[in-house]
Amino acid sequence: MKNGSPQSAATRHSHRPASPAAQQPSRRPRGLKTRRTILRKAVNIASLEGLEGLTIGRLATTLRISKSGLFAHFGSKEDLQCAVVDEARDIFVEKVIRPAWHFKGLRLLRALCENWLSYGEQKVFPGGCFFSAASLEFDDRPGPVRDRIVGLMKKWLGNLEHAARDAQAAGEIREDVDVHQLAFEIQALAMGGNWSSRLFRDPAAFRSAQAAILRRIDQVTTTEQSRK
Amino acid sequence: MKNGSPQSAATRHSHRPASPAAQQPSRRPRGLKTRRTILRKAVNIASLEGLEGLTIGRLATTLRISKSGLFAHFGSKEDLQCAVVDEARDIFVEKVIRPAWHFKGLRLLRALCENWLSYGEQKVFPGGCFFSAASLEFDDRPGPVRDRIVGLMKKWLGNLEHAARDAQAAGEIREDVDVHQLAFEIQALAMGGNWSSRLFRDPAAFRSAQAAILRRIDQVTTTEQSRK
DNA sequence: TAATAGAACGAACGATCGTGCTATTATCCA
DNA sequence: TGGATAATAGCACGATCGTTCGTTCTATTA
Repeated sequence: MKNGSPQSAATRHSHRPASPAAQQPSRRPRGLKTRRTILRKAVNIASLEGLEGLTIGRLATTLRISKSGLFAHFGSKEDLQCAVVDEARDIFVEKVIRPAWHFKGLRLLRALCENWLSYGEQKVFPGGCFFSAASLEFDDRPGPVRDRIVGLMKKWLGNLEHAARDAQAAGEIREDVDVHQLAFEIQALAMGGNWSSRLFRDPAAFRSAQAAILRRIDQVTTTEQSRK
Repeated sequence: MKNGSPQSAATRHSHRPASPAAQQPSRRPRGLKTRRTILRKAVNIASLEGLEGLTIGRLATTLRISKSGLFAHFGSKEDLQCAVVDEARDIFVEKVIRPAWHFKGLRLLRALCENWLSYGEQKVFPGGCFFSAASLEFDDRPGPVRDRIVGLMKKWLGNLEHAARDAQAAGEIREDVDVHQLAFEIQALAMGGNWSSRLFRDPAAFRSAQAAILRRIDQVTTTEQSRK
């Protein structure tokens, strides 16, 4: 859209061929491994410099790969950005959601919060929470990248809310609690911890966030459930 | 740093000549008015596209001004960004801090929160809270721009904390409350409201933030002060 | 062995970036 | 009124942006 391209690129390379069926461990076109390598590095750079600051030339240089060779994996910068978001989501699911997914109700809610905070604290992404940065960077840039981010964040908030609702049904959280509001507050406090950690280089930032979240959760639990 | 500039620019135009002393209302070099016009527009663009996405060429085009003429006002892009941050701070002080500054203690704290929320809700900046976006954009870019943002945010949090401490000394807030933590939580919830408003286009976002902040404040006030 | 497809490369494109010089215009004081 | 000074415009620069093209290398398949 910026450069007047006479013919639209990216007609091939539609999307990641992450085929769910028939996935032999290593008998795969060699390009997928390269693509993976590119995306890992790209996610790290993007978490530091932003999805727009992520540049194809720089990415290729740091990977010692030709710019055109790298570009051919994606077909457009927008597709690359989408792929980076997907890659970051995979990492997030791996680190935050999956380790907690066997819990239910209040235990699940607590585990999600704990995992999120340690995900932020142990710098899974070198530039802090990828999605905090990306959602604020793209909140005014319509397009598929923004749509993807919105979808992911809605799903994440939905997970928090759903866990809280289950806890409510199980009698662990009081009936009069607005679980949507609760999810919002948890998310805001967590992102606040990330913000304070990144901006002030405050090592206690995530502890502050954790304290606030735990207190908030304790406030909404029924008496027999309080203090874990 | 990106372009190999043989000689450093911006030796003149050190900084905004906002002289504290002897400031006649209108007898000033005419260039300041233009500078003002530029910065107003620049702040709006930057709140939408980010401080790095703010481009001198585009800014000049939308203002129907030559690029070099605009550039001469600042001397470097970094200086422009610093000036934009300062301009945004002036607007923030005008809209949020000054209208509350005659209050003290708990009243001040409440007024600051209310003003912040209405500052976010009524879109003082078209792209949402300028500082939320800028602090996440620059948290990994060392330099004077980041330093400025850090300083401003520290001062703002200090204001919240100071008001809470005064309220504590006046017996309006309980003695056992960690006012630093309280300031952090208020700020996190407020920024969360901004985040939800921008990303989801959620008209109820600031209401959610307000509800959370008011409840939190009520929790720390002494009984005789609760419910305003 | 020949044919084919995928992966990576080098070179180049038009555009735009920030920046620097030089000339022209507007403004103000003597 | 003229001359100094400040403000703006014009033009060009090197670099880098995303993107395209044609080619080469490699590996699988016929």
